[in-house]
Amino acid sequence: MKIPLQLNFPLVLESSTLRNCSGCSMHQICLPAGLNEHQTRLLSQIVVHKKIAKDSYLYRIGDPFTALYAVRVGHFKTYQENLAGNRQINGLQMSGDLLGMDAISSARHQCDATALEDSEVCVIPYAQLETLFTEMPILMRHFHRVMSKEIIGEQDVIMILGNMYAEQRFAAFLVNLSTRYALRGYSPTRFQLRMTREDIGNYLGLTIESISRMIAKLRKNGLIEVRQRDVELLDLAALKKLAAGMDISDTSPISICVTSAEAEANYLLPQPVQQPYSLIQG
Amino acid sequence: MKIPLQLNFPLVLESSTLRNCSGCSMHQICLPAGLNEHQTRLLSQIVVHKKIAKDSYLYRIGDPFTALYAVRVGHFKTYQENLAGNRQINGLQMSGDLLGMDAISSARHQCDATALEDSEVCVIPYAQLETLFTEMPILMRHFHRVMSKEIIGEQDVIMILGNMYAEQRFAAFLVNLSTRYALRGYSPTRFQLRMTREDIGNYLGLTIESISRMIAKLRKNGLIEVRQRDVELLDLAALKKLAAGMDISDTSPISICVTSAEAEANYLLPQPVQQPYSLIQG
DNA sequence: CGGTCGATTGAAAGCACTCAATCGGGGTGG
DNA sequence: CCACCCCGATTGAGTGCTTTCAATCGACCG
Repeated sequence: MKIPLQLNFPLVLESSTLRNCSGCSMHQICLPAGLNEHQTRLLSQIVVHKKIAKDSYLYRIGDPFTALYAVRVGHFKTYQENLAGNRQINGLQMSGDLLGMDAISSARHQCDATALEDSEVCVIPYAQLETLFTEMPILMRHFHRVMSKEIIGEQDVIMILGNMYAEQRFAAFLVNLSTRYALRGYSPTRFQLRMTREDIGNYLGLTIESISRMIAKLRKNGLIEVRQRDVELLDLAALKKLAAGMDISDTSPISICVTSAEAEANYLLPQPVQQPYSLIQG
Repeated sequence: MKIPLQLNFPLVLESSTLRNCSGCSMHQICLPAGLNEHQTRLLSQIVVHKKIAKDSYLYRIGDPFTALYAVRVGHFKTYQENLAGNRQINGLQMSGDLLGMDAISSARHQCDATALEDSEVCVIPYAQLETLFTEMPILMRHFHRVMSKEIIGEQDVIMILGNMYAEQRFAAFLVNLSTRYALRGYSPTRFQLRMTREDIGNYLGLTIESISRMIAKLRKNGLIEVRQRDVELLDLAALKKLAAGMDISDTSPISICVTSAEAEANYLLPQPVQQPYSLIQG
């Protein structure tokens, strides 16, 4: 049953320090979270790095599933395609995120995954990872949490697509990015959109034109500032209100600051659990 | 680390035969799939049954997470609520389906789960289940497949909500039910809708009126017959075409039968992988 | 300095929603 | 046993949000 922990891939791809998870800035967010130094090293030993150029595939629908991928550097999008040829982006992954978990059940990838920019991933051979699970229950438990978070993230997308207007969807998208970047130590109010308007629209079940209009609307209302891909969130509290399904459009511009502050306070009260990856809360 | 396999709950709730997974008609679909007799018994020992009356909660948002639940009898829906009070149904579970996996990451339930009819579940204490994982890698691997399927199922919902018209959404819903019932040995063309029109509409990001109209439309086109909750799929191939994102409305009624047959043949060709739980394929 | 691709903006159309009235089955009480 | 009520479902008319179509703008690049 147990597969010996040996490396069956070139060892010279990267220096050993680079392949050490404990030296990775994302190790608190990624798979090694909670592992001690020894355990982290065991995990590191089955991992190999791989560069993915912008717009190229990490994997494609139907590819045999051999490994999970953790984003080290860059961003990815995952999307599926139906028989009519329509694409639907169902995920946006950034550093520390895990890709490919939907392929476990069928042993084939269910999505296409492409790099939004020049990126780098950790290749985690799945058979070896499962072997590690039996030896490291801590790792196994954390993996279950990661998969659970993936489920929650998709439930949030479902909430957005099933229940919200264009403005709310886009606000939820921005708040989600904000929260995830904050978790990674980046600015929660200033970041680059890695997706094109078209991708964002596809992701949110809208058209590129609608995204443009929502950007114009939020900017006009003083909630955001956008220059090309560069975004600044000027009123995160108001955006969170929108993302929570509340309509602030009928609030006069002057009182937005006040209500936003109140909202921020109230916002934290009835909330059951804050999910780091949540699109609709956080 | 390891928790001794002892029962710390009343043993008299049900007869021991009832708690034996191997005697359950869903054991091929549910968690014990792939386990031998001995392993199945080990799993059975940590499971206890629980009845859930119609319209009552299996769990609520914020409840501490202690166990997963496998549906033995009946149907459930899961839904979340945003701060504005809007609900979004994000799952429909039937016998053999597992509930509660989204709660693993935060140790609190992320959804409300209510019974659509008088139902019965297997309570699977999660801490004990994880202990079993370390002793039974087969069980662990299957659990990962189950979680992976959950992810795929939600990706399919995302595809539906993000990309499809009302008619296609409803067709996809019917095809999904058809496939899942077939997998359980029930008729793929004749079944009861356990959800109200309102629930179906909420699940599909539509209103109750739209569902009514789509039922009328599909019925008029001869694809389905509906009486109250009783549904019969008269042209499953055409429904699958619709669910795959293709529009068959401009096809003349007479030629539908022909094109449907052709579609059925073509349908199976380019398809990457058929997922049993898939809403959009299968 | 064009060329290209992404983004913006406007006008018109379409699909689903909202509002409202009606229908109909199932349960209850007289 | 029937009348009534209640709630889910159906159907129609009008509205509205988003899409579609089209033109223009603008940044990046060779």
